[in-house]
Amino acid sequence: MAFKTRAQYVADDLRQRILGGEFSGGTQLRQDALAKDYGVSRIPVREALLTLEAEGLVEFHAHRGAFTTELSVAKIRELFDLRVLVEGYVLERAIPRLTPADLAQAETILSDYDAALNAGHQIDHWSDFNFAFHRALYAPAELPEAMAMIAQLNTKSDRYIRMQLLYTRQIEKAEREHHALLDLARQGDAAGACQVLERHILDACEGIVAVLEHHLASQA
Amino acid sequence: MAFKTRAQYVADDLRQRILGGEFSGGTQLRQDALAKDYGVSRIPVREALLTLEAEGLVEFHAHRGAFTTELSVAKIRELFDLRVLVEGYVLERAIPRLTPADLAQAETILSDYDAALNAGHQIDHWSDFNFAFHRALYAPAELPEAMAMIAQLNTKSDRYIRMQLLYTRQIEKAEREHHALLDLARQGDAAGACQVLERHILDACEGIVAVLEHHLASQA
DNA sequence: ATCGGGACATTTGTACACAATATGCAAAAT
DNA sequence: ATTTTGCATATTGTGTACAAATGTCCCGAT
Repeated sequence: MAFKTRAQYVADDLRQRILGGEFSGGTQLRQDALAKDYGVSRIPVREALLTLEAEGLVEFHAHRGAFTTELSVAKIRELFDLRVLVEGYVLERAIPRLTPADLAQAETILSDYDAALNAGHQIDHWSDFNFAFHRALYAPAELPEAMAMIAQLNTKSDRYIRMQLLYTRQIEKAEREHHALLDLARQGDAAGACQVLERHILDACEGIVAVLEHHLASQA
Repeated sequence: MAFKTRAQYVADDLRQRILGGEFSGGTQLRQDALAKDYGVSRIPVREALLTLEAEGLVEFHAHRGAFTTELSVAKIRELFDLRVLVEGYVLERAIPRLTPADLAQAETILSDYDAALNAGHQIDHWSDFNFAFHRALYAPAELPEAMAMIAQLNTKSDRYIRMQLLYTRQIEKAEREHHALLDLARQGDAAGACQVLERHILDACEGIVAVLEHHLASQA
């Protein structure tokens, strides 16, 4: 795993740029420009774009190139509903199998980020922390395929989560919910934890939709 | 959509070959050999392999190449459990929105395949028919992201479904279940349909696991 | 004025050639 | 004898160059 091909490097960096909001939905990504940007040939760029296509961040049209995907409000709702469904399924199975070590790890991730929050604004890495925390809770279920699906759903919705965080200061709220989630997990209350998780995800969704609709309204 | 690049063509054909069982799990797919096979250069082959990697059919290791993935019994169970979860979710939402036209289309697909079954052994296209039928039932839910996930889960488990069909004559059973499913859908009985669907998927899973374990036992 | 058709330019898709890396074997050192 | 180091070879990864396809612009016809 130590070695990274140029294609992987470009894919990783480009993913960050897309998720960071550098390109608005529907932007064409010219292979030549990206190649010059990264100082590589177009081939690793193409391969990176293909990877991102599979992740749902860009779309290829034969002989017309790659475009960043545009998510509608309906699709965002759909993505978050699916997250509720799958993450709830996994969490329910993970909680009875949580060991003290698992809980300690989740605790550590959470307090580390609390500390980072107080130090400064780390929006860039919030997604990673968020996913790391959720992963720590889900891992004991030992459902790798489901985890892969969850990762995919998260990647697809990440761009919009960032947008929401930028406009509304909801990180603190999310952190409070994380603590509540951890407490319920510690008590082994699967039903309660799933309920909090559902609310956690759906609230984030509504926040994003609100921001997005406000944004669209102001553009029109 | 009319035009197909060579990369897409190779991806489609190679997917069929993998799903058809031509390569056992863990086989290395040499780019050079495939390129000569298809009469193209290695680049579209690489791109095809990247696509298949995203679909979970092969795995890339840097500088070592692509290998077909190997699914464990645990992963197969996980995949089918996820199918129950997601397909049930979609079906429940689709049934109240089913129009007579939707039902007619599903009916047509089903009777077309019944006819094909009587004519000869069409195992090659069973997956397509199967997916087409399920898609017809799910489509009215208008959940494209969920449909994409379902397609992905189906692709991953297809190889093993074929194996099961080859060893056990379960197509007829599946067809009977399809008819039952369609009847319940026609009556608007969402709960009943979901129950039949769950049984439909889990029975297939158990059949595959039985075949696989028998297979593994005879190898050892 | 509008619509249709054809040449041009831009961009993607692919072949070919080379560079970089992993693996296996052999030989040497401990 | 075991381990390690270096080399040979095969295979992947990438740069360069060319072919194919798409969209655009201009021109002429209706």
